[in-house]
Amino acid sequence: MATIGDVARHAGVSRSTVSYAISGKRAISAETRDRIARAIEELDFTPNAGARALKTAQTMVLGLLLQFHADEFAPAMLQYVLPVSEAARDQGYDILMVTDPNGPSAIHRIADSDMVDGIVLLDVTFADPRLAAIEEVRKPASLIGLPRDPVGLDVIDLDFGEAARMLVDHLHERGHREIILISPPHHVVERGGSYVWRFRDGAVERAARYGLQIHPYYGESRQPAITSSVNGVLDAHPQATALIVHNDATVAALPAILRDRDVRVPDDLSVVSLYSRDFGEEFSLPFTAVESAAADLGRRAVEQLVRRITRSPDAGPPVLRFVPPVITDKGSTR
Amino acid sequence: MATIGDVARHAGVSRSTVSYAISGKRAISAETRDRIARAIEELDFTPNAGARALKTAQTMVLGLLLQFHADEFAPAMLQYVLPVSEAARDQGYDILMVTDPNGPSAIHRIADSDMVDGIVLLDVTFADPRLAAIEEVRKPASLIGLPRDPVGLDVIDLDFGEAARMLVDHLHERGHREIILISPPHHVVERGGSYVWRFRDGAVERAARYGLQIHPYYGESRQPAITSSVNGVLDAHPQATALIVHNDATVAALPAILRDRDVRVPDDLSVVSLYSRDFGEEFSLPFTAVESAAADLGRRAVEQLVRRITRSPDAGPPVLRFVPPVITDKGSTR
DNA sequence: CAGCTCTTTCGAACCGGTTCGACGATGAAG
DNA sequence: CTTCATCGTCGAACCGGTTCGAAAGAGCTG
Repeated sequence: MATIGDVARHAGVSRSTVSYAISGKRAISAETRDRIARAIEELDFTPNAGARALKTAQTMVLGLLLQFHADEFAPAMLQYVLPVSEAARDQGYDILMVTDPNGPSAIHRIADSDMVDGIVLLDVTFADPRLAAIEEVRKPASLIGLPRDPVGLDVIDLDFGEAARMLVDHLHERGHREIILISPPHHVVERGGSYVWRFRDGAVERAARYGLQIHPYYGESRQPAITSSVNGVLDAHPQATALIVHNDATVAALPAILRDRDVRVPDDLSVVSLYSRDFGEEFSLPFTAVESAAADLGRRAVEQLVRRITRSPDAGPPVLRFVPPVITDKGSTR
Repeated sequence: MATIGDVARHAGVSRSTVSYAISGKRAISAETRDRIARAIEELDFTPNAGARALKTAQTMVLGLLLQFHADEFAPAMLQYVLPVSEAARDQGYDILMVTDPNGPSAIHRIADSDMVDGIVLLDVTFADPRLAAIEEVRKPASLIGLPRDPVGLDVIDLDFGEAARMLVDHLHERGHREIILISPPHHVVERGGSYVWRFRDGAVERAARYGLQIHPYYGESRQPAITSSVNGVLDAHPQATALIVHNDATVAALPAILRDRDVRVPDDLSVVSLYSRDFGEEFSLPFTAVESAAADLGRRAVEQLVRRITRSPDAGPPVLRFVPPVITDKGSTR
C-alpha cells in the first residue's frame, strides 16, 4: 500500500502538503493540488486508518453491543443491526459489532484500547451491568432500551406504557369489557426487560380506570408451548372478547391457532398487538397493532451518539426519548 | 487513558521494557515484571489499538460483509452473523460489520485503509462483483457461498446438489413416483444465488435417473403470495405424493396451508425440506429435512480465514469445502 | 584480573499519518 | 522603495506503541 510519503515524493512536495491538500485545512495552490490528486490516483493511495486514529484520537468507528439469549425468538434484536449500521455509514462511521456474552469486559476491551469513538448498547435491561462499564470507560454511548438509572446517557425507547394504554383505549371505545393480555415470556422479565412490565402496567392500570376486566399472562417463545398456552388461556376465559398480544412468537403463531379453534377475527374475537413493523410485514400479520419501528430507533440512537461524539451544540443535555407509539388499524377489532 | 510511557515512568523503567514485559518477547527479570504488572494495574493501562496496528500492521479485526435484499425473508443471512462473530472472538479477533449496499467500494474502504486483517464475504453469488474488489485489495478472504470462479480464495458452502440428491433418494426409497419441488423465489436466481440451481439440478437429475416425475417451481417469499402459490401448485398436480421445499418462507407457512387444505402429513402427502437448523427450531418445523448449520459454516470460514492471515502452515492451498448434508428424519414421509 | 558470555535494560528509530511554527515569495499599502 | 500581510509550502515534532542494536553489569573461565 502506498503511504502519504510515496504520494509526496511522486508529486514532488512534502508530506504535510499532501495532508493539507487532502484535508483542505490550509490553502494549497490549484496546481499542486492537481498534481497531488493525480499522484493519489496513480498510486491508489488510501490513508492508513490506524495512523490517522493515532494522531487525531478518532477512529470513525462505533461499537455496537448486542447479546443473544438462546431462548429468544431470533429476529428481535437483529432488526436493529441493519438500521444502526446504515445510519452509522451515513454519518461516516463504521460498526464494530460485539456479541461477547460478557458485555462489561467487551466494553472495556474496545473502549480502553480506543478502537471506537462511541458505543451503541442494544436491548438495555433495567439493571444492566454494562452501564457501569460504560461509565468507567468514559465514552459517549446511546442506549436502546430503558434502564432504571441512565447515569447521564442518551436513551431511546418506544413508550411501551403509552402503547398499552392506546391499545386498551382502542378496545374500550369499541365496548369490550373483558380482555386477555399475553406478555413476553416470563424469563424476559427476570432478565430485566423493562418493556414487559411497562406495557403490562400500562394496560392493567388503564383497564382498571375504565373498570375493564383484564387477565394478564406471560406467553411462550417456542412451539408447541405457544399453542397449548394460548389455547389454555382462551379456554380459561370464554367470556373475554378481546386479546392483546405483546409477544412476537405468539403473534406469529396466532393466525394458525385461531383458525384451528374456529375463532374468527374480529367477529368472534378482537385482537390487537404490539410488534415491529418489519416483523409484521414479514409474517403478513393481519392484526391492528402498535407497530414499532426498529429502523427509526436505531437511526436516532446513532444520530444522537454522533452528536455526542462531535460535541455538537445541538446534542443538548442527555436525552431520554420515548418514541410515541403509532397505532395501525388493520380491522382486527370491532 | 494511560499510555505505555506513563506505565514506564510509574514503574521506573523504559517504554521498551514495558513493551517486552507485556509481549514476553524478551526476558525480563521477575522483579521488574512484577513492578510493571502493578503499574499497569494501578494506572489501568490498555494498549492503544491504533498505535499497535500502525507498527505491527495487524489490527486483529475481521471485516464481515453482508448485503440485504429488501425482498428477502429476513432471518436467512443474519444467522451467520452471530457464529462468525463468536468464532472470531475465540481467535482473538473483533468484527467490523459492513452492510454497505455497494460491496466493492466497502471492501476498498476497509481494506485499503488497513482497518481489517481479512474479510468474510457472506452470501456470495455466482458472479459476485465483490470478488474483483477482494482480488484488488490483496487481503485474505473467506467466502460463504459458491462463486463461478473463486479466484484462489477459500470457499465454504453446503453441498446443495448432494442435499437434493439425498432428499430425492429418501423419497424414492419410499416408493414415491411423482414429486413437487418448490425452490426459492426466482429473483434469487437472478441475483446469482447458485444454491438455487445447484439444489434444483441435483434434484431433477436424480429424479430423472430413477424415472421419477418431478415438477419444479419457484416459490414466493411473502404472504399471501406464498399461500396462493402453494395451493396452485398442489392443485396442478393432484397425483403428486411428495413435496420437496427449498424455501424458508414457504416451509414456515406450510403447516398452516396444509391444515387448511386438510392434507395430513405424511398420510396424504410426504414432505421433505432444506433449511437451517436454527430456523427449523424456531418455527418447530415438523418436516424431515437436510438441516444446514449456519453456525458451523460461519465458524469454519473464520477459522480458515485466520489460518490464512497468520500464514499458518496448515492453511494449505485454497480450499473449496463442501459441507456434506445431514438428513434429519422427523417422520414427515412414508 | 583480563576476557568472554549471558542476562537485563535502555535509547533510538520506526510505523504513517496530522499539525504547528516558520520561511520565502508575492503583492498591496504607505 | 521599504514595510507588512498573505499565500503556499516545508521541516519537525508528535500520537503510542514495537523492535533492533547496544550497553551495563553479573558471573564464569583461564
